[in-house]
Amino acid sequence: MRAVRTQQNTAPFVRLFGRYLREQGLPITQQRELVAEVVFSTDRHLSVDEIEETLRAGGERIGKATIYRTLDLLVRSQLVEEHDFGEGFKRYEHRLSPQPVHEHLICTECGGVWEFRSTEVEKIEERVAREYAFRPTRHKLEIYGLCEPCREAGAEIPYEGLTCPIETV
Amino acid sequence: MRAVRTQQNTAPFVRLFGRYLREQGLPITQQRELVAEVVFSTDRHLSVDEIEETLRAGGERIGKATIYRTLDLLVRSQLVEEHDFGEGFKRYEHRLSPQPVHEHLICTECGGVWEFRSTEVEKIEERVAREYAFRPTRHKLEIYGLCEPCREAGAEIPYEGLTCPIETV
DNA sequence: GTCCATGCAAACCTTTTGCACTATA
DNA sequence: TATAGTGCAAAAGGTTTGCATGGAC
Repeated sequence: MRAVRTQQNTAPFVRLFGRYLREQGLPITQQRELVAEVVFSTDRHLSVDEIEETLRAGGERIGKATIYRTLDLLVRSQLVEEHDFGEGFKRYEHRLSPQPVHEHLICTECGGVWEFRSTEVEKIEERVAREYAFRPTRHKLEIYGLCEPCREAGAEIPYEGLTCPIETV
Repeated sequence: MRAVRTQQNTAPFVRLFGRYLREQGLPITQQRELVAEVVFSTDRHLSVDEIEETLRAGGERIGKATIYRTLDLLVRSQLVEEHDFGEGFKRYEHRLSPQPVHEHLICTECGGVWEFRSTEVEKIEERVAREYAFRPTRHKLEIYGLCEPCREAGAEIPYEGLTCPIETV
């Protein structure tokens, strides 16, 4: 198996995925390791197309079905998180960073994604857990808007709603 | 035009949508009014199939394409919000409640959705706007977990991750 | 040797689009 | 009467699945 892209030393992370597969009694295949390596090699939020393209750029040709199936395993293992930023397809991000839990800032102009930590959200979780007798397992906080470069480039937030919006009737 | 479902007096809301259409120079059609009426007649988060079904139950047969096109207008008018709770399709909720801005609690067992207000999120928005020079336009906070009835019924959170999860490597 | 994964293509599902026809203003 | 909407069916686009072949253990 050849390294597809080695910005970081992905070997320990890939090994962790191997451990998960072994625990589940599933074979460790070249394809699975290669897909995992691509996902672990970047901190970006990759789409399936981007993963496929990265593999191809590294000389590896892996079927989309296998990529989807491997991503499913990576998500089940909890080593990878699935995101949907409303683009019509999913994105995947590994959780082996120093900041495994974080929220997202998404620029609606350029599609850029930034990450931030928020201890406040955990407090909100606790509060609603109490008030609604709800047991939270995970949450998702996404703030959409314009990033500074886009705003400086003159991007505007289009307003198409009613000319005199009503908040309550 | 016949009332499809009148749990609440939806007429003023539908009229608001009419005003939006007029402002945009678009015709007010029976189909548009009927779809709007269904969406405004409930506080639930409706899927396109549910809207179609409700219309059919009321004796109205409106093509799915028209429903999708009307929902697009309702969302543009800001009278309706689009949600994606990860079910593989979208849901729609009108914003003409006493609580137009709110967050969601989603039970992963029964699919139930509860709403709660959080002023904390606005503070988080302000904070990251400052820290990241980001101009927020909207946000989405969703907390997934188990609601009390499901938990009492014995529902468990399946854990399939690595037996010894690592937070950081 | 057994079981499972892979790759391809077909199927799937939601959503969008093209087009002939119809309704709105 | 001009302009835009409707409904149907087909297309689109991401994701999943069936099946014959090939690989892991």
